[in-house]
Amino acid sequence: MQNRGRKTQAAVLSVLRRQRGALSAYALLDELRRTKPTISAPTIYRALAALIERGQVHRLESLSAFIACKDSDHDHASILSICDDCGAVEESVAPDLLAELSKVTGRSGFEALRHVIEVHGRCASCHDGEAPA
Amino acid sequence: MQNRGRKTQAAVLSVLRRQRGALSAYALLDELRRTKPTISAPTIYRALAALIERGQVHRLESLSAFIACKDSDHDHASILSICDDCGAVEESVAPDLLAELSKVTGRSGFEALRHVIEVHGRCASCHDGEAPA
DNA sequence: CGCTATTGCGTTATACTGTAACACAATATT
DNA sequence: AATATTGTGTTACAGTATAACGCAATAGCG
Repeated sequence: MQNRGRKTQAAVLSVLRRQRGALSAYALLDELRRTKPTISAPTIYRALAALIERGQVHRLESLSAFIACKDSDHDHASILSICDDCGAVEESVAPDLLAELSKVTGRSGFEALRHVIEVHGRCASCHDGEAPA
Repeated sequence: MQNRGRKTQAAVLSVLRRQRGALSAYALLDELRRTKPTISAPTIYRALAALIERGQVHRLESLSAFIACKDSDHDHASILSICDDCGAVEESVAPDLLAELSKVTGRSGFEALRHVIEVHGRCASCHDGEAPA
């Protein structure tokens, strides 16, 4: 068994990669139904879970939405910047900052296992250009 | 007008304060129905929105749940540590870290407006004690 | 004081997000 | 070939959230 469903995962990833911003699970579903009309929610969610597990997809907690991971070479959590105007999502990596964060939360003996860092705001284009990119 | 509904907000806040961990909106709803059986979802969500606006309640994005803010004297975003064993939520403040975070996301010209920082892991009690607190 | 305008609360109804549980398909094992 | 095993696909449902409408409460005016 064990790589049935990889096809679904590949399809999901491909749709997400084609996207400028994040996609909700059901937007993704609609998109995938165009080529495979019978596909349904749990199929999508399972594919997403597998992709997230492998770090190929991130879930934006504050949007209930998903994006393809852009730089594949990081184990540590990403910092996700979300433009509230145009929906663009940018990924940053800053190990130092994560370490500092763990230090802060660790003051009370808390053991940090997973970091969720999402920054809302406006991207460069929307910020100084004025009109959304 | 303008302070009708404050009663609902006060009730919501009071229930949340009584809680060790976070409460989902519908758990909150069930709780409030015990004294006011007719209360319904949008009422709760509006009260929560107002309380969040004023910084008296935080929404845990990664849990779709809500907690009362413990230290009332901060404008800046909180760092929320969530124990995945016992559900306890701890609030930390670290302005320096937020500044550094804004600096990282700002490299590309991104303007940070709202920080979401949630750290999952295990609290001191669950970590070294073993059994959940 | 009563009438009407205004504002926002409460409710109904519904949309969106996510998952439990079952049936089945595909391979591995005998 | 028959059966065990593992995980996919589907159906059906549970949990989260909000749009939109009607009503209550007050404010302003005659």
